[in-house]
Amino acid sequence: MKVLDKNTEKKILDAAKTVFIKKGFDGARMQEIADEAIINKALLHYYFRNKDKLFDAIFSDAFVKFIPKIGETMLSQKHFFDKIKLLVESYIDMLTRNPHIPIFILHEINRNPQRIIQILSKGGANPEMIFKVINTEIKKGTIIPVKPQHLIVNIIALCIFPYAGRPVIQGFIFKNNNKTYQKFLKERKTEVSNFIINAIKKK
Amino acid sequence: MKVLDKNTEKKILDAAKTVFIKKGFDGARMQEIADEAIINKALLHYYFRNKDKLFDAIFSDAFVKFIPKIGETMLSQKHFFDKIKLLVESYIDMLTRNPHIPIFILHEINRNPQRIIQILSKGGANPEMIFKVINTEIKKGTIIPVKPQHLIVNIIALCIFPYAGRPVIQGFIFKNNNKTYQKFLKERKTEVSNFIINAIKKK
DNA sequence: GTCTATATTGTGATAGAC
DNA sequence: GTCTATCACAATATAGAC
Repeated sequence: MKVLDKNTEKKILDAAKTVFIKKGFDGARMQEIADEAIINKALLHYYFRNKDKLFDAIFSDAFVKFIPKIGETMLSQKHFFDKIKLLVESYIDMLTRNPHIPIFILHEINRNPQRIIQILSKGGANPEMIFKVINTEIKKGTIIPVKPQHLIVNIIALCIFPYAGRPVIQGFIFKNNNKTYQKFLKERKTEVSNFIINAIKKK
Repeated sequence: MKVLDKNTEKKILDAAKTVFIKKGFDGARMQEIADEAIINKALLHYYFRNKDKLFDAIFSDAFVKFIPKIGETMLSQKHFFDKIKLLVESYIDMLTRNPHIPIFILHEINRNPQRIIQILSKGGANPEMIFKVINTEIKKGTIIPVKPQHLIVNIIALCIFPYAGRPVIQGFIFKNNNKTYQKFLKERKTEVSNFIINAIKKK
């Protein structure tokens, strides 16, 4: 083996990530993954017994990225609006690096919601503390009364949708002009932050 | 044929809709569609020559629902904030009736973005007029300066995401409690309308 | 560990009787 | 129009040589 080569397992994982995220579990072909990794099918099965096991390796990794680290940011000691800005920025940064993750995760979870149950049972995020933070800000008078659940969903929705709905947005709103769509994406961080803060700040 | 029976074509279309929307094109099986329609595979191919043609019939129908009739509402003579409310309400009503459409459409378009091109070429919606309406409201001073493209995307995002991301939201935020998730959905119309209007109205 | 060849099953599609 | 039987090929998975 050449020294500069990635080891085979890594090559397989990279190839599988590309193909699974593009085609989904049902649309992906073991042959295509093998081709992408420049090996043959048999070797895939040598490293990962079957398609399911290979998929699981990809899915878990993608899922972690999909869930924003909302807790860390929200529990810090900054001003609430700065927390919002930071959360939006770091999440959009991740999405820019992994633009196809949202639709992949959403589709695969829809196909098999059981996965969520498994992940939750391993002890996932606890939103209660975040609800508390938001309710405290309401009492302090920083923001108007809003239901914490809705605020959180709104934040995630505004960050994710431009990526999950890319072809539709690019097609209908930007007439398939990729340049203006990319410009739109770059503006998103500040647009989303401002939109959220305007929506909840006390006048 | 019994008088009360739906005709076969309708039965097939209903069955195909159920299966395709749940599993996607790649995950759907002609056998499963036949079972759902309580007929056999051969009859499927008699009515629709192949899987692609059957899928296209389902997809076009779903896609029309997926794109909100944003034009009609926005060009009416109501107050701008009433237009927003109306748009949000009618779109969320549609999503409540067809909760699985968003993830289906988003995934299938991602799998084959070419579909968008085809639909656009048949002359789709024209967002220019909506941009104008929004810019007029900015000049009138009803709302603060916002980029129309972002406002439109924000509106759609806030409506769609609770449906596209249902398993994740229900799992993480509502601990898989279906009752509280349903309550959350019922609150959405007013929450989303208020959120948007707060975000853009001039103080 | 990596390959070629092959087994095995799944799946879309058709032929032909009724 | 509807059915049973079957074809043809695609796709996952394994056997076994090197």
